[in-house]
Amino acid sequence: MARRFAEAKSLHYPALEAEILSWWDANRIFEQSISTREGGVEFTFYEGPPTANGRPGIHHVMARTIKDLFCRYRTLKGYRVLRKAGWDTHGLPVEIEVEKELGIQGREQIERFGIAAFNARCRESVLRYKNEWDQLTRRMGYWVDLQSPYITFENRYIETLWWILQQLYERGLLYRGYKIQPYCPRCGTALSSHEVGLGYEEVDDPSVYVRFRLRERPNVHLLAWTTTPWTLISNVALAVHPELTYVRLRLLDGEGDPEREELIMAEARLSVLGRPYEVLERFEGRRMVGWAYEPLFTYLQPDRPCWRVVGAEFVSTEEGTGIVHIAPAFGEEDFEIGQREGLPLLNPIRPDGTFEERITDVAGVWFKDADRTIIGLLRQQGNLFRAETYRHSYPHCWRHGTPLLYYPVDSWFIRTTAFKDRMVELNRTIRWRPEGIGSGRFGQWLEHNVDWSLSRRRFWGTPLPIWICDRCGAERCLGSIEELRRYGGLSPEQELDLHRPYVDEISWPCERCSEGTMRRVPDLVDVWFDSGAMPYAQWHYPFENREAFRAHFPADFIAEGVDQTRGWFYTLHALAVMLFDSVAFRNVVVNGLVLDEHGEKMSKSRGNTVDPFEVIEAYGADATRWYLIANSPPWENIRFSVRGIQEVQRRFFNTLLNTYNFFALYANIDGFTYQSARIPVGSRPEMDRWILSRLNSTIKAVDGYLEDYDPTRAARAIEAFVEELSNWYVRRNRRRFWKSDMAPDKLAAYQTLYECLLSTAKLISPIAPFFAEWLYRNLNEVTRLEPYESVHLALFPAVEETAIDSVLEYRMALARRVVSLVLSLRNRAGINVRQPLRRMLLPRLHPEARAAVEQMREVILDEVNVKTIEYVDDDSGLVRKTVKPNFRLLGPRLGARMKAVAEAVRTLSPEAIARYETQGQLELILNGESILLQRGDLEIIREDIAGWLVESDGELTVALDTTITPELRAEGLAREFVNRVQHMRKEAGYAVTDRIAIAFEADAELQAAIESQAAYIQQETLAEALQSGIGPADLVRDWDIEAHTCRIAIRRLTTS
RNA sequence: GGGCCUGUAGCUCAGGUGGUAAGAGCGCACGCCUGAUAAGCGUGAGGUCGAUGGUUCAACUCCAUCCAGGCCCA
Repeated sequence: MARRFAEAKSLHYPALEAEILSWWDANRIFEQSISTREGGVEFTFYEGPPTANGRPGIHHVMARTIKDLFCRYRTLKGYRVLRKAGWDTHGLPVEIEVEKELGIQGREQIERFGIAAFNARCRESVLRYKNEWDQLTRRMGYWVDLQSPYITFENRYIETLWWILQQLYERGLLYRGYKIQPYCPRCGTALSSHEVGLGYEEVDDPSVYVRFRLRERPNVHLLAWTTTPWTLISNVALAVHPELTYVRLRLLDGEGDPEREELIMAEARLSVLGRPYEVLERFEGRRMVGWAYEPLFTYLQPDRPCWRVVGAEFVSTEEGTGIVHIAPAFGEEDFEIGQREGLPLLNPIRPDGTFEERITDVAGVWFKDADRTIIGLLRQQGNLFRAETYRHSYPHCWRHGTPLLYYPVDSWFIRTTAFKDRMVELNRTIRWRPEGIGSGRFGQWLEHNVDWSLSRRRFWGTPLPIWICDRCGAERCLGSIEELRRYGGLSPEQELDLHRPYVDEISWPCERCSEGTMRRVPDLVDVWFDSGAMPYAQWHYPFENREAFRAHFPADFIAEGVDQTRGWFYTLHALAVMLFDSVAFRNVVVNGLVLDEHGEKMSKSRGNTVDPFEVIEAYGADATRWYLIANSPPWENIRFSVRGIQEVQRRFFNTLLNTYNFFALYANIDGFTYQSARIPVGSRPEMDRWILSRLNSTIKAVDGYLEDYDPTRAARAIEAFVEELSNWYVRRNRRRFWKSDMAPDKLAAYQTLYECLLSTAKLISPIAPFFAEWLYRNLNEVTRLEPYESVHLALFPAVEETAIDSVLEYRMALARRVVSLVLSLRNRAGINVRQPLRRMLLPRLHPEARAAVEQMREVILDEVNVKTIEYVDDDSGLVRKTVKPNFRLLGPRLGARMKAVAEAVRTLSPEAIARYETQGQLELILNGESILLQRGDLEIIREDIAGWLVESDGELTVALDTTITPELRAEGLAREFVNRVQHMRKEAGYAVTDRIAIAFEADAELQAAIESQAAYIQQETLAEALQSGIGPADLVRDWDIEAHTCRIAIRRLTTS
């Protein structure tokens, strides 16, 4: 067993962390942190699988620190915390990455390249990035099981998805329908909303006002407006707002035909006419509903009635004419109206974006290019009222730059709307951090739930396991590999890949009509389905691990970024509610963005990204993690700056390291190894009881904050404790460690400091796992008080309730305030702390405060180098009080008179205040009205001492007697002398325990001072001899002490 | 365009349920200490609490509007 505490003057944290990483690996500490909790309560964490299609960024360190710290915290609390890593491997982003690599683009080129080969590249590309992620995971100290991660492209994972899809299908929750989606004809696929967001551009589009002739009154026209003339071919209705006011009018400038043409439009939009007109009639939109009009074009033959006016709430008067042209094929709102009104869907656009042959005038023309022709035709017809251009933002394909088409895509949907209420209800049982996301963003998202559009017409993803007969339309949804083999007639031995194109090739004769062939639909499943199914698929449920799944569902805790609100958080929740009528997670911490130091979003194009590997290599994972957690609550955006990390390192880690080093230095000198019995806290000196009280208060607070998923407050509480431990406890107690014997007092000091450091190691271990490990092992390896070889196998410190003494904590805080005031006074008076002063004065405080100061007098006096505290009583006539009203009490009672009373109180005479104090009440006359102030109605906010230099902090006031008597002067000089000797000891390189002899030459006053303080000087400098007259010496120096010159020589007598 | 979040000292952040002279760390200035020493400590100067209006005896804290930044959605 090691007998000495390791001493580390300065540490290179990154190097230290690297050592600890290998030590963890070699001793399987992570594995042990789980296996030693066998039988403990399970704490279930779900890892949201990262999409492994790029290098990890600094924001991933943020998310993973949160995940890691709560898992480590629960482990410390004795829970068994399994954490399986996972990889989200499918989806468009992966495909795009591969397209770039291959230098190809779009579905055609991919098909030409070969789906099999393409998907093989996708699989390979994803695995390549996995290594980078694993490295970061390991280096930052994120403990998660990387050995057996779930991978979404594996057959077993996909098989669970198929099982789920079959469950939904059989319950009628999976259905087929049209959906109008932003579609890029060049890509040949719909774009996700995220992609659409990437491609908004300002463009000039036609702005066209068109006449529609009413069937019953041929001289009356409805005036509609559109920016997409090419969709007029597909027009089936015109929408008006039922409650808006519309007008029938006649133009007055002679234009128009002999039949005296009339127009109808919204009154609020008349200004667009730009011409004189005469209003003939006003009416509400609802009156127009049902009116029939003549179609503009008849290329397409609708299969049901159309070309009539319908009512729609979305019609606005912001632009246009208040009459909206409806083409259900090319707009989501249009589509919905079409559904509601039973209108036909006329779609003459082929998937490649060109018009069908039967639209003779624009056959084969690119949809956007048809605008011009259509406008020309309208003009010929006489139905064009006006055409101009209009600048607005319109989505474009972010890859091709082509305008997107809102286009009906044959899709599969999950009927999530059937579970809306239940999803909302169960969401209320989830603890969200911050709370607002659960009730706000997420809650609203659930309230406005629409069916989940599941299909994607792509290549690399989970195939939708639905086969349809090409003749009779019979459907079959498969739910397992076994079924696939059975229906597909595959032998049990045959190797399978559940991806395209292999599954596409599997078909069988239709069992219903027996003439057709069952073929798979071409769709893939939305990748969000992959990750949302992770609670089940990670276990290959229900094909395997049924017990493991049950023991780990739902999750106790997950953590991801805000961007997952409508992503993973939603899909997890939706699937859990639909499949198991349960939440998927009980607690969720949502982290904000990591911005650059100017508050701008990090992005590759801006070039302001931060490489997490570089940061960690430079400053260490601990400091980085601590900074990310302590700087601001994780759910706020953080402005990332390496200066912040450096500050954490200096202010927190170096302080803690120094404290430990101090302990190790003296413990080694004294051979302290904590072998003797623990001194009961109650028997230790007050200082020890104080810091132990603070320690236990801190443990309690940190435990509470972490329990409550508020890591920032936990970290800040620890920071405050470490500051006090170092800058007050250690500083105030240094002398106790210098004594030569091992009396109970010194032992208590060692035990106290040891206990503080050991507990601190545990407290910081969730956030700073490396330094915590170093600290814990350095301490525990020597004492062997705990049986654990790693802090991560230890248990969270138990709160010693009896050690918490809040009165003592208050008292010490008060003492520190008094000290601070005196130091401020010394500063102002220009008297340094080495110069002793005779007394300080305190106006009589309220009894508790006075008692507290009295109990702390030794500490206070020693710290400020003053000899006595005197209290100035009221009857001295020196105390001048300032009072203010107790607003909280008086406000409700006085109401509007409060202001006047406050003013009166402010100018109260000292006599009046004295009367109030002695009699317990005071009568004020305000505007002839009597107001009685009773005990408690006034607060003394300040007491000054007349004629003295005072310093105040709230109700606390201190005055200092700055008279320096000859005796005080001598003491001050002696201190200066000691100070010079200590400098010389250091310069001579003596050990702190070496005994010395001092010889000196000084003028009469200084010599007298030195001689009168000889005992003090010798004690402070470990000098066995102190004499005037220079003899043989190790070191001689000349000094100026105040106005005196002085020569000092020192010689070492013993070597320790 | 809709929803949500944020806006407190030069910088990063604290400031239950409204109560009256707004706090910390860093940086800066000045000083101290030298038996934790390529550390440490103290003191000090810095703020119309984004803007405007309102509610109230009282608003950084509540309400409304606006401005700026951000996120999500259209």
